Amino acid sequence: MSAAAAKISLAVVPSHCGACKLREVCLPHGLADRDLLDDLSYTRKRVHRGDTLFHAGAPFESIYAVRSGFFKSSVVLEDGRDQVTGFHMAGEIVGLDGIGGGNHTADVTALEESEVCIIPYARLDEPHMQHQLHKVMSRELVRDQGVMLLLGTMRAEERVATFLINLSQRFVARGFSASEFHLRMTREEIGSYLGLSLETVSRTFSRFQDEGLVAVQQKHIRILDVKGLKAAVSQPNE
Amino acid sequence: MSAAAAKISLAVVPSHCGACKLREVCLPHGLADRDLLDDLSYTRKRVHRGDTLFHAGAPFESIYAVRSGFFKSSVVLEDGRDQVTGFHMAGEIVGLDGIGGGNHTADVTALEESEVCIIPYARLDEPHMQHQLHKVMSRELVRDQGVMLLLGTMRAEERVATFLINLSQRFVARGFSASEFHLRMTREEIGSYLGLSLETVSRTFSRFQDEGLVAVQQKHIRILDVKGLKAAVSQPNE
DNA sequence: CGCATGATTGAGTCTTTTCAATCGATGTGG
DNA sequence: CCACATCGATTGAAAAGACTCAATCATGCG
Repeated sequence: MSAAAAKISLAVVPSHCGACKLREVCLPHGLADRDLLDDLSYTRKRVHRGDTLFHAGAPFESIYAVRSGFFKSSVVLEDGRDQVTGFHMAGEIVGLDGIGGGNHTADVTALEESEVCIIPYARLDEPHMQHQLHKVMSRELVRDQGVMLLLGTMRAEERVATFLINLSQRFVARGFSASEFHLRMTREEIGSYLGLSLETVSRTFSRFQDEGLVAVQQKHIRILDVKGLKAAVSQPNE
Repeated sequence: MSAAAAKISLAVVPSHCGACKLREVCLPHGLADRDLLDDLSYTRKRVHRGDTLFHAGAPFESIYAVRSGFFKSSVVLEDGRDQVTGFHMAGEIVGLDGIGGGNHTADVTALEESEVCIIPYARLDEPHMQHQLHKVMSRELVRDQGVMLLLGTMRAEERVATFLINLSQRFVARGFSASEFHLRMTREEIGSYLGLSLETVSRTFSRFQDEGLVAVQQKHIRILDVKGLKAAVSQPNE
């Protein structure tokens, strides 16, 4: 992927925050510093696989910091079409969409056993939280720009390669392997997020495998050739 | 367009704010109330057609409220591909992308003679501004969701119809005609924004014209059948 | 008035989707 | 513990949609 696009869409969380304490979970995002945020000050909530943290339309009361696990957010049209608008892992913040209108606009669903910290909106009024919250929201806006770029300008191979590189970077930032990981989401969810059919996602994985870029076994991914994968992003037709 | 999608992507600015005073320009967006924001407290800046308000990479110093005119924001990859990520008219806020990283991530360019109010970031620290700023940013996140939905799930006709309906609603909210307006941007810019080639945009306009939904004459648009246009959004293949 | 930019339209190509069949893994109940 | 049911993934073939290339047509500006 080109540097410009990487700068935009592949935001890297700069420090470890896996199954660590909340302060560490939240710090990499600048949500708060140690003085403001500690383990005891927020209610935690377990979310089981398949359960939603909140639905679109639900009244907005708080934002959530993912402590552990994996979420997707999605918006649904009543004609049945829906789109996954993001995947969220430990240390990331969800629920910001609700601030503007007083209601959430997306569903957020756990893709595996997960735990979040509930951060009541009221708490965000505290002066020192403000700047951090702005940064989190702004970063989200930048991330969205990257997704728009992906959806608007990239072909299937580029989208899938970008997706894998992005996931890899987020995993490594949390202390996991950059080259080997489990996808928590289905092909259909990936396709929805990338604006592709699930078949196209599957075919693209297979093609990458044939080319020796990755080893794919169902949900288990091993990146064999990062360079090649990155090249696939900027080289539409190889 | 379906109601759900409309709720997401077609945010309506609730009151008039065309060539009006700044307080009115900003109010509909909840950026500030009358006590906090008056004509004298912000520097204005004229931006000529084709000039940029700021470039991607420029250090972030302030956000801007569009007083009059029309802007596009776009992100560029060094391989030449770029994408228009939004169009902005009077009363809307640009520059929020810079808060997170300290630099702007998109170019913002005037598509016609325009004027903005410069709102230094420091001013946003004022307590009463905070909530409003959150709302503006959150609304932007929701808008982005709508664009993602558009780019991810809609076919060409639906995208163009959605685009026209959205523009119409934004114009009418500013006291202009809902059914007749001038496009400030080229087919290429529309295409970039919608993830389509300029030819596809042009062809879709022509098809809508053949179907009696709109009258298109270069940049002049007249919507003849709003219902039909909205139907084109939810009815992929009519 | 002529040039330059933007818009339209046509023809052919390519990507991606859709429909459909098969395969594999996982988990449940007998 | 195994058979079966279910869900997800893979793969193929055909079709559709959008893109590219290219020519022509407007419009506006110098």
